[in-house]
Amino acid sequence: MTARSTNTGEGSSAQDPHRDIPEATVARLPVYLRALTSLAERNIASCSSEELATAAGVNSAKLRKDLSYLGSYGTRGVGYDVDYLSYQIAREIGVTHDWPVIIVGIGNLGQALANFSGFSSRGFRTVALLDAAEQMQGRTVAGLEVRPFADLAEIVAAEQVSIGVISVPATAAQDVADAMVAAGISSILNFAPAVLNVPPGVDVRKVDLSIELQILAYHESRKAAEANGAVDNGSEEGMPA
Amino acid sequence: MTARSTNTGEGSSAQDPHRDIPEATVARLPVYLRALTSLAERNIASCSSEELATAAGVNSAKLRKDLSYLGSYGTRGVGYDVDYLSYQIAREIGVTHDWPVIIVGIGNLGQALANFSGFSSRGFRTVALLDAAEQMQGRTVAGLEVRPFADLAEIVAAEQVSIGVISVPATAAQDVADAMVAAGISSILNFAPAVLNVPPGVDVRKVDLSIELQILAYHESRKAAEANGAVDNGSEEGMPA
DNA sequence: GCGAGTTTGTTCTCGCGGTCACAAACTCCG
DNA sequence: CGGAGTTTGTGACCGCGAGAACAAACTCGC
Repeated sequence: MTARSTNTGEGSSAQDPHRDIPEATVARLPVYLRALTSLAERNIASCSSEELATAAGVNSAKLRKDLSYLGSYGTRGVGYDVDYLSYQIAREIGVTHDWPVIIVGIGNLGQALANFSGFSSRGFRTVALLDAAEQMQGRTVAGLEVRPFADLAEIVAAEQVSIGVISVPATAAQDVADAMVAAGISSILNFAPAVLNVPPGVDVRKVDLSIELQILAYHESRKAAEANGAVDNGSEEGMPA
Repeated sequence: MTARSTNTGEGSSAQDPHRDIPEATVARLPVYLRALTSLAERNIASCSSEELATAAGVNSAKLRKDLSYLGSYGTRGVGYDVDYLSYQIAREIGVTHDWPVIIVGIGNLGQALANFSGFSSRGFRTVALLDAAEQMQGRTVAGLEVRPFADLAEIVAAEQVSIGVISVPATAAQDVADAMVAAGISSILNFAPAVLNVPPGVDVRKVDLSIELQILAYHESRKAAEANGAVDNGSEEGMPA
């Protein structure tokens, strides 16, 4: 999924705290963190793997195995301490401090992202909005002034930004990505429907709305076909002569 | 990933056109379709698996294997006809005709989605925007009037909608999903940061912005740790007495 | 018509990831 | 203090998916 390539071929043992968490587990840790936050808001101090798994929508065995990659933070016969486990996961992900983020492309989607409270509340701080269009310059979105795209390198250097969000049209996406990489950004969240080429060491994650819909459409088609032609006779070469 | 459960345990042979496409392949078909569309716009009539794979950002062997699940639509020694293959993929996905879609939750994100041209241009047609808030009623977004959430069932029935998009706050997401399912929707694209419980036969796909960012943050942390403490001494119990 | 070159479709192998099942470890109660 | 009950952590197994490699099939030039 991501275009990683900085693989430390450092096969250490299994459960020492700071090595080698499988990608699939990494993708689920934020889900667990959110479920734990939700439990904490309801003043629940402790929970079992079964409860947490239900809240996160996964299998309890999978959850326990995932957590075991971080270390042994539970107590057998008891469960997990919500606050303690939350902190451990946050530390592992690296969101105990905020990450500065810039958003390039302040169209409809970019504005929505800038206003999205989920960013700021979960370890991220939008430090700048950039857009190439003349008419966007100087406008204020979500309390931030929109700045020219040319300021990218300067801002990245000044604010120590390492994560960038691309919400420009597909045709401009690769250019923006190149500029981001040149400016020193090494993680990109791409909303443009385009394939990005980036050098090794740079991570790209893609969010593509129409692809998601098309996947749903595929399953819908199948459901519809199944409902109609439920006869399902393999009538392809069964014709009697 | 998706919460499917309508599995026809009908293990038919391999390459007959209409059975059993792996989920991983289904997720890539839209990418291929987009790459083909891009080629067609540049008046390229035919391409090899290598070219198409590059355009789609995947391995050529993987691409060929994916396409082989649909049937043999290429010509050895020549490659694939762009238009023909496009149509075959579109037919397989089920986007040869448009799917009506409703969007519930017309906040910042919902408005961005309503205005997103990629939906309409790729096999989907937004037929209604719904929001529960009083002050949204009657407003026009992307050429559509915002209608009350209570009209959901009526609209779904009238327009034969089977795909719904949820862009409401997390606390409301489950209620919206329940209402959608009750109204007859069987595929949901969920932008709310919440785990949805749906009955068997209903597909849910989740797009979660802050989770994507957190995954990037994890890798960034690792890169930073690698850059700093490249010494990597396991100084945990090595303290001399 | 035939051989050389090209490109697809498929087979094989390997590793990751999901699930089951169980031993280890803790609490509670008498 | 000991046994029953509970819950974590992990070993074993299995299936999907990725990639390499190769045979089949087509085109082109002579």
